[in-house]
Amino acid sequence: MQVNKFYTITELTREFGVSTRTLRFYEDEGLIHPERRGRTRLFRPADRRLIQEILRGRRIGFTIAEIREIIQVYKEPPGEMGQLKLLMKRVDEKREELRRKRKDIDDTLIELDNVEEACLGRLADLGVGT
Amino acid sequence: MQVNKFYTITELTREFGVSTRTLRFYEDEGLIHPERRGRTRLFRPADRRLIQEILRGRRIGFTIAEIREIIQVYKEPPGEMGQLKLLMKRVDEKREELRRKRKDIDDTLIELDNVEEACLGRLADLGVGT
DNA sequence: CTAATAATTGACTTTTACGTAAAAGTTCTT
DNA sequence: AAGAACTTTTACGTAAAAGTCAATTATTAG
Repeated sequence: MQVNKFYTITELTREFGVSTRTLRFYEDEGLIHPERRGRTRLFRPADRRLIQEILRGRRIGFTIAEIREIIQVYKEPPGEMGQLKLLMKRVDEKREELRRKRKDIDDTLIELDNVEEACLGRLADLGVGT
Repeated sequence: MQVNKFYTITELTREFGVSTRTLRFYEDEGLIHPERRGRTRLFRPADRRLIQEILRGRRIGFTIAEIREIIQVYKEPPGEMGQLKLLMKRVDEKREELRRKRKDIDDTLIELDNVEEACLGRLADLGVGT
């Protein structure tokens, strides 16, 4: 009973709007480990979710290396004290960075509002002039 | 009376933590237009503010082309109706994108909280085990 | 079974955003 | 005027993250 739901690589590329090359690249980089039937890749739901997270990380500007690092922690937090503390520091820095980025986004959203207003004003002018 | 405050290129590189190459690159790309005294660049406060905005755009993942486009609008919103509407559509899309990105950041912040918790748990274990 | 379709692999290319190095000009200081 | 410290221009280099292409396999429909 084939209950195990598998995704093919093209199903996922379509769902996420990425190329097969991209997913294979992520595999080469050790971010995902789809199963194989022969040489064909079979992606499980867990792989799919991981890909979602990878793409999310990518969207907010994480590098492959950073994403890999976060994934590592999920798989197994380091067993050594020093490593752990170092990791926590890194995590803290990342959070700071993300908060700054959030602020940048908020500011830019406001700026885009202004741009829109400028456009509307301009539109009104044009409308009147016609 | 030299009231006009000018910044040298290195002053700005120090303030913003970028290289001279970066600022010259932005000039080549038409993002900024510092004055010249001879061949030396002189940056005015307006240039400085513009650089701030460029770097902010960079931080949130805008490409040079996108940043240039936004700057253009500030300088002169397009005079033609069709252009204007197109621009407004683009602005709207950008805003959507930024909202999504903000959501990505929020989600990731929560995830980093989890990572930290995992670390703390691990730390406790190690502490007890010792 | 065979043609068509899909997937894999490996090599090479592209794009973006600068880095780097060389050679020469400019300015300030002593 | 000479040296130090900056700057400029030109040109080539680089890293990250894929894209593209070609040559092979695998799988599946008919």
